[in-house]
Amino acid sequence: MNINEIAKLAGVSRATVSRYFNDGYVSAEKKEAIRQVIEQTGYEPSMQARNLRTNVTRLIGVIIPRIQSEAVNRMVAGISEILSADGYQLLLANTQNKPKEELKYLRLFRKNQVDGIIFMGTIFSKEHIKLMKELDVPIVIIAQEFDNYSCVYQDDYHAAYDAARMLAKTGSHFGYIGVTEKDKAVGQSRKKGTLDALKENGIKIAKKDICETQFRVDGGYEKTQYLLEQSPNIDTIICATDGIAAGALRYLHEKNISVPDQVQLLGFGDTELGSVVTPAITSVHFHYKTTGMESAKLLLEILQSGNDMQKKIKMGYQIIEKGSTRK
Amino acid sequence: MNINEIAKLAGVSRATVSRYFNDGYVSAEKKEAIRQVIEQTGYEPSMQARNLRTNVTRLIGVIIPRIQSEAVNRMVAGISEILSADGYQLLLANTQNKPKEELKYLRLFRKNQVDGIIFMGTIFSKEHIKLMKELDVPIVIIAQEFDNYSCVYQDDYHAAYDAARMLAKTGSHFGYIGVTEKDKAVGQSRKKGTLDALKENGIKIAKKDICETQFRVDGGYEKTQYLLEQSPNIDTIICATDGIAAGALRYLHEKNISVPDQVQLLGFGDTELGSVVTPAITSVHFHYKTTGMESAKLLLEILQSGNDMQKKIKMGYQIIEKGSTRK
DNA sequence: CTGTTAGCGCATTCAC
DNA sequence: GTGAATGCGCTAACAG
Repeated sequence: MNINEIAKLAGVSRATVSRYFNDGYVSAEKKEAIRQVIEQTGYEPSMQARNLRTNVTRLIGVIIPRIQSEAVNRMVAGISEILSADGYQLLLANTQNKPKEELKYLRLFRKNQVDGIIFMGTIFSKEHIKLMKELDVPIVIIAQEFDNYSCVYQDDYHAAYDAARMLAKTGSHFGYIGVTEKDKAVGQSRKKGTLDALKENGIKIAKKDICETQFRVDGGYEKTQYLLEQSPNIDTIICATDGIAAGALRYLHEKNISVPDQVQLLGFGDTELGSVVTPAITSVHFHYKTTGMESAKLLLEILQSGNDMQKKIKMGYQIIEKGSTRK
Repeated sequence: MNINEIAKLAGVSRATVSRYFNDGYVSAEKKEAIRQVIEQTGYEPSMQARNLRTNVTRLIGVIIPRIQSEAVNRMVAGISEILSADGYQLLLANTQNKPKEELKYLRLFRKNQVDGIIFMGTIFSKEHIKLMKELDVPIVIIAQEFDNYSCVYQDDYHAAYDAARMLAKTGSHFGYIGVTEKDKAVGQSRKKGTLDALKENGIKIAKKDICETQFRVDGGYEKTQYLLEQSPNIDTIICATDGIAAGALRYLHEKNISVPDQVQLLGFGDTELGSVVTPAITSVHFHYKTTGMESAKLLLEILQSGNDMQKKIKMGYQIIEKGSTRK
């Protein structure tokens, strides 16, 4: 069943049927005739043919590092909501933190596969940058700030700064468990914000009390053990994510170290993971779902206006005090 | 840049260029010539044109109820891994538990938009069934058993049965917190398995000690309060999900009721959420990621063989004893 | 192994 | 307002 048959059955030309679906420049009677034929046949225009002709797919490519992360899936939920409401569909590329996969998908999306891309990158190599430049479709970077592109991201630096300043009132010997500095947002900014705040509040933190691990609960466990074994008088640990903090908490529990009395703990993300533990982990809330929604809105705006004004949207945050920190 | 220009530059016909990308029936020299031109121009074949010609999109529609669920995103991760390895892409439809959205996407996918569908349904209405029948593309149901379709699902009944039988040794007064029975897998089967096991082990559970809530941590908290207020001597609570169990645990903590000594707790899913709390929640491990992978493999099998043999794959499970249950 | 030919189903001129 | 004609970029016979 194609547009030709519908046209024949309705006694019109196929151009008229096409208009029926698009501009609508069709007289009332022909409209009705076409409507009836469509209803009887259950005809649906072929997306493939339309895509080829118009070069528009109404598909948005979304590249994420890992779907099994609350921050990530909250953002994806937000993206999905906006796209769906506007009649766009979401082509999901889960790269499992493999840069090669990111490149593969950027390449795949490069040529009109999609109308636009939302890219949740973590580490940007030269190859990424080169490939992104070659892209024929607009791209919005999410969760990282990145020159020359529209992006929506968290204010990681100030979030960490404010949180650390708060803890500086109740803590004196700090430990920090971060992630790779190749990740500018989570790795660099949160660490820098923390260290700057401590410095400005007259708190010294030794190099050996600053460490790095993976985005995993286990990492928090191991590094907390490491930190406390070498610096038993640490009374405050700041972790770059709630997951890491949850791991830290588990270690402290096992060693019967009371939280927050002996050691207080801070995480980032205000995730469910950090909320179900006891005590719940004081954390910085980021508006992840809204971040996703904003990135989608921004991309659609670019698509509709036809030009990328390289808007940078820095999202707000909120420190949520729970039980893991001292008053 | 299209296939014609590449052909001209390489001094071959466009059919040869097409073969270069497909069957590969091209002599070594021409192959090399084409390779060079492609490299220089960065040419990529248009998916749109190919799709129109072949009626194949290499797109798989995946319909899920909610991305913000560990069970769901583990399954999606598995699906994604297999599809990606086989050169398929994942068109994600997040329905937010709205049946209307499910219908919308089934309709959208109906006509050749995608090569196949993986449908993670929870509640199947008559309209769902009607629409699914009309589908021109193969469909695999995931996480639910469903007549007349290929499906991959958990053995919820026996998982619950075995877990409850185990707890019957150490518990005597049971409470059950489930979810809507409209969800056959999580709502019905887990409940029935639990109740059957208790009955067969001579344990009576009062109707009032069986309740129902949402798929949320809060629900576990509220219902545990409700259960213990009306039946203070409950010593075992079985929850249909780890999230619900985490909520239960929080309530018990707040009331200083010791877990597992006074009340033991069981969840389902063996999620991270259930692992970070103290004590960690004894739970039934389902191979969610593998489930996702299996569903994708099954769909690809159907796609390649060209016929849907309506295979039913029931996945295994494993009870993981952690700290929330008595020995 | 290779080139020629003929569409896939649609949207969009351009006349009328 | 409408229809005839054209081509989007590609693959798949077919003949050589």
